[in-house]
Amino acid sequence: MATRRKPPIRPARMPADVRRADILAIAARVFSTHGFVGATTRDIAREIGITEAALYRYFPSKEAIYTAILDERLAAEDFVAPYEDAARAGDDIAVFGGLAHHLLEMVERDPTFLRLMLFSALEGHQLARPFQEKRVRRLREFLAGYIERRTKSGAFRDVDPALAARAFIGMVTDHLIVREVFGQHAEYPQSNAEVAEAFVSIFLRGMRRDERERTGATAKRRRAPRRFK
Amino acid sequence: MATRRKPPIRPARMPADVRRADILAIAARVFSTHGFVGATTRDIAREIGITEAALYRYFPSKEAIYTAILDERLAAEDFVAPYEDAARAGDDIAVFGGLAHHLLEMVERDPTFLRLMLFSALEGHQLARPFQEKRVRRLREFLAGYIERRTKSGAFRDVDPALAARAFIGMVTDHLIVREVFGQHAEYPQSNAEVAEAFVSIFLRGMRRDERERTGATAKRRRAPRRFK
DNA sequence: TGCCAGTTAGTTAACGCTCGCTAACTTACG
DNA sequence: CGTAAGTTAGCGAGCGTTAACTAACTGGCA
Repeated sequence: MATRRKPPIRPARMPADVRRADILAIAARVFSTHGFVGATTRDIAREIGITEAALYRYFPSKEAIYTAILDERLAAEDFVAPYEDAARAGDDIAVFGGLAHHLLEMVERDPTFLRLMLFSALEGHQLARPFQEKRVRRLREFLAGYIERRTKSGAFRDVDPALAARAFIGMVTDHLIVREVFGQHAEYPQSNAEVAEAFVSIFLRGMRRDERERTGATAKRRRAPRRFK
Repeated sequence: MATRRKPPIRPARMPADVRRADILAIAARVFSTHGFVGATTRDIAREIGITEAALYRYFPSKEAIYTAILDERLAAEDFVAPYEDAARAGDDIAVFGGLAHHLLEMVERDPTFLRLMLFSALEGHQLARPFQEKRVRRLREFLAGYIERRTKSGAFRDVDPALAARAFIGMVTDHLIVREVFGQHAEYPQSNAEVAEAFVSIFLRGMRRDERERTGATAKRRRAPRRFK
């Protein structure tokens, strides 16, 4: 059900910087719903309420609009930073719960970016790469580093930190994908806080060494994995 | 680096059923790499080594090829069934480890279907819906049902079964998406068995009620969730 | 067995349409 | 009035699709 905003006979004349931001916002929405190839410059222009030719006064090509959108989002501030204090303090719940809840809220408020990233990656657009490098890797390394420290200090069991980080991020992002991309919003009536709490409780209990174990050797080897058929 | 299979002067004449299967297999690959809109009938025909017109002798439209692919894959046998015995026996490791390992292996062997599903969902193709209804829901309800029974029997803690199932499936599918769609294969050198073992160990330890708790009230209420900022 | 008609798996060539993009012109505003 | 924000009109290319044609295979009959 697209809101087919019919353009007025003559659109409002807007200062360039305002119009530019306008274009980026609306184009992001169109790209995120149809992908780069699926979105047409005619669509974008119509949604904005101007002609295609006007679009090309602001950006030299369709590709340039796309790049500008991703660059803009990439430049957004680092969302991991707020949790570094909690990480130093070893506050597991604040770190994992805070990040999970933040991600859930952020994407629910604006699923555009999640969809843009998935589309980019699937379409093999090289623009998904910098994001992957900068943001996803940052999150994973932050969590993996934290998990490794907590393991060394004896609080967590000896599980591959990269896989453990992946496991936690996976719970959250997959839930987001199912909700926002596959549109199964109705299937999960729980609040973001409830979802975050459930994931965190499973993960932390799964990672924490309990008291009895903690009295044993810190570098205790995990038992050999069972073979799966 | 697409293997640009140059067509011979005259392609091999093939019986219709063989050619049809050939078309479906190759078209699936093309659709899964470029999406429905991104894949062109010229591309598909060239990859097969015939002309577009020949394509249209087998299928009335591009859409029909796409539907045929998805129908075919939907008709594949139920991959949850093999784990119902283990579920009845309450063998947690066989259920979760087996399913995780199976999914990891299956998608690694042929990532086509995962990509097709993601593309379909993103592009808003109604063909993603039946799959979602039949396969994904099946897996989730199987696991949620199992978790609920294990909770009632006192083996698992009292966590929302739908969310717990989502958490486990999420670890696995997100790992698959990162590996196969974002192409971070190199980042995760672990074998599928190791990955499955890590996820299962975190999840099961996170869900299981330990002995001390088990002596207490079975229907013990979980403590109030902490608020996340 | 050898030929040949019917069927079937393919081709060539082009259609109408939409795509990204542009040149040339027009109007609102400080 | 000059400039900046817009328009109209249309280009060449590539899209899905089709009509009309052609060559390879197959079974039946002399």
